[in-house]
Amino acid sequence: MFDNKDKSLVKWLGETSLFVGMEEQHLRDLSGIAMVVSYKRRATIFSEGDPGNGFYLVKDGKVKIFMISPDGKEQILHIFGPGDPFGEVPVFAGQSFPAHAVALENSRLVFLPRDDFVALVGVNPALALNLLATLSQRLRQFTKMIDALSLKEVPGRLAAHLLYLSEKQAAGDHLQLELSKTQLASLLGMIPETLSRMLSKLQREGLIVIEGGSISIVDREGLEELAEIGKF
Amino acid sequence: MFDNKDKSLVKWLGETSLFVGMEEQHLRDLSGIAMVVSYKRRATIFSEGDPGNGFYLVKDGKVKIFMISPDGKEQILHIFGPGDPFGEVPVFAGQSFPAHAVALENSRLVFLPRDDFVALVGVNPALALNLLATLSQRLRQFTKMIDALSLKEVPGRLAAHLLYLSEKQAAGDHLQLELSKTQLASLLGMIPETLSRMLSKLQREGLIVIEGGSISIVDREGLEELAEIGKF
DNA sequence: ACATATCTTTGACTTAAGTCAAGCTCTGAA
DNA sequence: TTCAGAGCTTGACTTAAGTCAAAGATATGT
Repeated sequence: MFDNKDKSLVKWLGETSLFVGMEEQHLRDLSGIAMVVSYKRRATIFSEGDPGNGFYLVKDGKVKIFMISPDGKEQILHIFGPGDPFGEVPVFAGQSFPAHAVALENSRLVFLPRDDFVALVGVNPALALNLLATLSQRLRQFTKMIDALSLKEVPGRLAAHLLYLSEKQAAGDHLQLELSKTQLASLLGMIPETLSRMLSKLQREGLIVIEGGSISIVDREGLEELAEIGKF
Repeated sequence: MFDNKDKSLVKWLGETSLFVGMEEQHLRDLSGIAMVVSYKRRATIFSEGDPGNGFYLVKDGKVKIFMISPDGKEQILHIFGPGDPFGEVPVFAGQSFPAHAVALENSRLVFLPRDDFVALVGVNPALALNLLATLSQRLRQFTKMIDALSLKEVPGRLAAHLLYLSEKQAAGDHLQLELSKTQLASLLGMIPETLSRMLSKLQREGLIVIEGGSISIVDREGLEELAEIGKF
């Protein structure tokens, strides 16, 4: 009954942070309730207010989670890539999605239906603990985002993001922005014009060198101080 | 071996949202690992960066969770009262507290040590589901807070909060602010001067009537529109 | 009950970041 | 290949909210 595609899905699930270390049988159970779905670039996966009858894992591609104000301004909450779960909140809090999700690239997602999944959690404490770790980690990220939006000014947020990218990419003082500048501005809670001006300013101040979406950190200490105190 | 105090703690635990509906034996187990601790008004319960070796439930009193910028500006994340759990993030994400906690009033807290508690979660999946619901609910709240800070202006945030209080208190068009204006300003991501001016403005515009910390909603539709579009 | 702290309001001023507008540079589809 | 539509940058201007300051009102603890 299990073809190669199913077998590889089991293997893949076992490599995601959410299900890492789980027993083969539990992974098979998960695989049994999972559905792989494809979304084209720019396609909407769900919208704020939609009832959530399951959640997703990114198999490949890239997904943006965001909110929009009535006059169209966008705030990105997360950018998720391969292995990342998203859309879990309504599974456990029993309401609708609190934000929108669209595919940034052509993407394949693994969909896990709510009721089947909750039943599995109910009999598998390791799964529950992994989920608790994931949600706790996300609360920590949101705490940092609120801190940044409320207590740091634009230059500080940008400096912190550049340092984050530099650490994540582990390529010395060189880093890639990974997003279009418009999307990056939305992630950092500013508008593209402001981001553009601020990048120029960081370069003028001798903290970085910009080559398109590629950036070199010239004065790491200076950037760190800027990220810490939040303004010039 | 169980005196009245222990018995009443079991009963009390069973009435909190986190442990509601749990079997007597599981509640006894929890009670067995719990410690009741007292904090005086203004006392620090934990600070950002402290290792988290357990979490808390408010037994009575009021607790403020907040962050501080290097120049001393404060952003309140939560105000917790009786029955509310807090400080769970490092229990499951395995790092330090992401924010500070102080008692706003003389308070008694129930402390649940990390390792003992995680062991209980491992044998009681229902407990895990309640926790997942709590953390998901908190992610939803943070989503709203980020939305407000990033996409709504000060008048919109204040209007939304007044409507929230009105709904929570269910006393018609009359509501109590519940916090000092300084603390409320910090919760809404503004400074006290701005809050003061904005309340006056809402009154001048005929949306509310202010009597100290007591407010009457005069034009609910107007407030709702303001909360929706985020500015005048 | 007092005296000190803290909280609240108001006014004048500053400033960070948004808006609006124009030009420039890519990219991809016809 | 070229044309249309994004995306990016820069400049001039506006504005929402913060800062600083001072006075008055409330609270808190001894």
